[in-house]
Amino acid sequence: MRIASYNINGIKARLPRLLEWLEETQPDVACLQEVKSQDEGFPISEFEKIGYGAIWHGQKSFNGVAILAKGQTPTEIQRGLPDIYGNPDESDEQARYLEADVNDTAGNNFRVSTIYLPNGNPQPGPKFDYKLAWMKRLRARAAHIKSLEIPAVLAGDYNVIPHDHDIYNKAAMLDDALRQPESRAAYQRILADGWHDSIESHYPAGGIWTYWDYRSGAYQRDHGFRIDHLLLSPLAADRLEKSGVDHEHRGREKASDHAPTWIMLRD
DNA sequence: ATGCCCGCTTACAGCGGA
Repeated sequence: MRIASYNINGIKARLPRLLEWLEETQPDVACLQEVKSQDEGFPISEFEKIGYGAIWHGQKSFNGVAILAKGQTPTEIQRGLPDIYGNPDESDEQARYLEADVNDTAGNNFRVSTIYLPNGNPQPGPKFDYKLAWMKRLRARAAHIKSLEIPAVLAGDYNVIPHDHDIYNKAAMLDDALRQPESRAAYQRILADGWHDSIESHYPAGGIWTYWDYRSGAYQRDHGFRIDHLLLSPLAADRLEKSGVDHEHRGREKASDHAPTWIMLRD
């Protein structure tokens, strides 16, 4: 089973590229972020035409996440991230989390979350506080899922550069929210709880990028970093076969600033 | 220190992104 995470940076602007990528790489599940569309603007019929079902959680202009699945419609489990006690967080209006069950390629249940973690810049400040608070809530939700002892993936744009070897230049972005010690520590706490960073486990030396800025020719100069992650529960990690980045899709016309990041799991 | 580029909007300039 192939599961991919892809920050598409606007579904209206990206639709031709997104459909092309789905047809070329045929992921069984695709977790999307930065849909940037209200729910009623989500182009579900375009996905159905090429054999994908979907659920989505949108808002106007910003954020927005979706889960696509080949040959099936995901069964929604959780829309929006609960508070740290597991109760709905009515104060959070940002569409950044969606969780569903899908059938894996052997017909067994598999839990999938799509995550668009807050950027947090500028830091320090209220946006950074929101990021760290959101990461606490994510950790609590992740702990709940792990307690179910099921195969599961938490896939998305985490807006966290985990290590210095996950950025093209270790001196770059020193003041950025994406690589602050607090951001990294919050990410590491989720891993320490038993979640498995797929790309890191296959490429321990780093040097794998999933994002290149549109500005300053960053892609041409390969000035990227790794912020899109697929974290696996123990039962899913046991089935991990391969992982990678569809690097070449970042270089196409009208590409997102992120590249699709994926894993392959055994049945 | 800021902008670079890009997508979004009761748009044609300003905001957010990372």
